[in-house]
Amino acid sequence: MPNTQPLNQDLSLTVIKTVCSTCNLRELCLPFGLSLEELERLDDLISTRRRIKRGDYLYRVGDSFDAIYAIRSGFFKTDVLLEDGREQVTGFQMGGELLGLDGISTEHHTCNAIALEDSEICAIPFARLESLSREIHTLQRHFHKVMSREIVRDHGVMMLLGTMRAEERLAAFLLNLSQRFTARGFSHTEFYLRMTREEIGSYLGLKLETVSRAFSRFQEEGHIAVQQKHVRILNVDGLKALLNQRA
Amino acid sequence: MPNTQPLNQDLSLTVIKTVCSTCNLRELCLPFGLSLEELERLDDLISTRRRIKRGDYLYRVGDSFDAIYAIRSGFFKTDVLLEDGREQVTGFQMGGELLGLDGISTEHHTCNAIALEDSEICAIPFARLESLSREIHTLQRHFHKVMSREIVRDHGVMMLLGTMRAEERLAAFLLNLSQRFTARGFSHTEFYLRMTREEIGSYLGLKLETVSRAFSRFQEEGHIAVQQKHVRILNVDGLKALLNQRA
DNA sequence: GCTTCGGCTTGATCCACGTCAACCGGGAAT
DNA sequence: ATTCCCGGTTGACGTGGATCAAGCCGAAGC
Repeated sequence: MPNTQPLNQDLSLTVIKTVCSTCNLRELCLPFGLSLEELERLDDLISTRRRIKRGDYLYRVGDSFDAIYAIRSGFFKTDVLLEDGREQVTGFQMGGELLGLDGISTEHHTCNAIALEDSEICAIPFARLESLSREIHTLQRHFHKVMSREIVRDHGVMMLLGTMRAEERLAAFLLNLSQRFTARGFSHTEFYLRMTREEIGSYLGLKLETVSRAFSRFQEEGHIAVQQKHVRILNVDGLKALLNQRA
Repeated sequence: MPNTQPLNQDLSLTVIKTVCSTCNLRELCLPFGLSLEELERLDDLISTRRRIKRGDYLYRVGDSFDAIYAIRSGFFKTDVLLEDGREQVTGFQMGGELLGLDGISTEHHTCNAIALEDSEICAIPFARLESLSREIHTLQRHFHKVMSREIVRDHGVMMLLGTMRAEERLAAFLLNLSQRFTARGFSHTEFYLRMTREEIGSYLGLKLETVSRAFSRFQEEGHIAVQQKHVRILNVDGLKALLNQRA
């Protein structure tokens, strides 16, 4: 497939902003581990950037698949729906993470991806990604690792849903968010939740009231300070202690 | 990497049995969609076949990863353990399915794979699979689809664990087994469970007593006939009707 | 043959979380 | 400023599945 990306021009700031090689998320995202030269070849893939407004769908169940998406900024949830309307949130995604891997299997998306705040994504045409990863060893390897990491993450969620009690689940959830915010240079003790109690509940297999009560309980016990979507972790070890203790 | 596989010899039945191109699971497994010529190149990868006795580990958490495994015959479970000993079964795998994808991410396995009956697997050295899939387009594509399918499957399990009631979970589980047995040419109405009630329970996020009661209930209602590990499905539609009905 | 043991079933009771309902508070619309 | 509405909190109560406990059955060992 020919390279359809225009060559960089000296003074174009806009071009600089649309490429992987200068993206400040490159160490978290697909470009991880690539050489400078390889990075520039990856730049050619990222033909489209798109803004997704809060509440809008990036893709829906059944949409035909032809690209995966890297989150440049913002916050998403993915979910699957049962015929009777029950929703299961399968994940929350933030900057540098990839969306759309579910679509490779059938060439149609099998879940919905919805922006929880105004967001910006890079579309990566999948056929071109495959073809480039046939040439760039490290890209191929890294892409495989990303897919595998998603599988491992899913196993963690199964563990959470299958064996943990409500407060354990919420503690695990908060610690996971904290750790991912840290990796992005944000505070690991203080953050705004982008999702509602109901969405957290759906992800954790709980009802929103149970989530709310668990938040209140954590606050009573001094582990966190919480006011609506604003969370401050006061005692990380306290939260960690809630994990891995048998019922 | 050199080809270490001996050349086929006219009369060698054992050689014929060790390659993908004549494997009767090839349409379910990695070779799916490959041409005859491509198949023969894949044959060269499968250097080792291994027998795993019932109860033995194919790999354990922490083992270093260098191959994925195709199940040639038999039945496995994969699980993850919490420090306090709680177990979550993350899946049951049968002939033609791949094991070990979890290890790609960190180059160490993150779950255990245990044979539930005497089994036989083909080890596929991962570095060589990657290198071959850089050359064979269709192999690359198919491997990506397999990984993606695993992610989609995991989403289904999350849905099950997050939103379904006990009897729905068991019905979904039985229908899933039935469908996979069908794809392998076995009866879709009658089969032996290779796993215990406790393992089913762990997979479904239930206790073994609850699983047992659900089996009994299905039997009372005429959906199935069950005696220990032997299950006969009498009314597929009855089971399907248990799904997708709100609490 | 008898015994043992692991897996399964079934009953009685308990409890974590769901359900239902009231209320609160902040942001948006008018 | 008033109203509306959505998301969140909290309380009272109900229940599905967990827990505890007893007994059953079939395979394996002696």
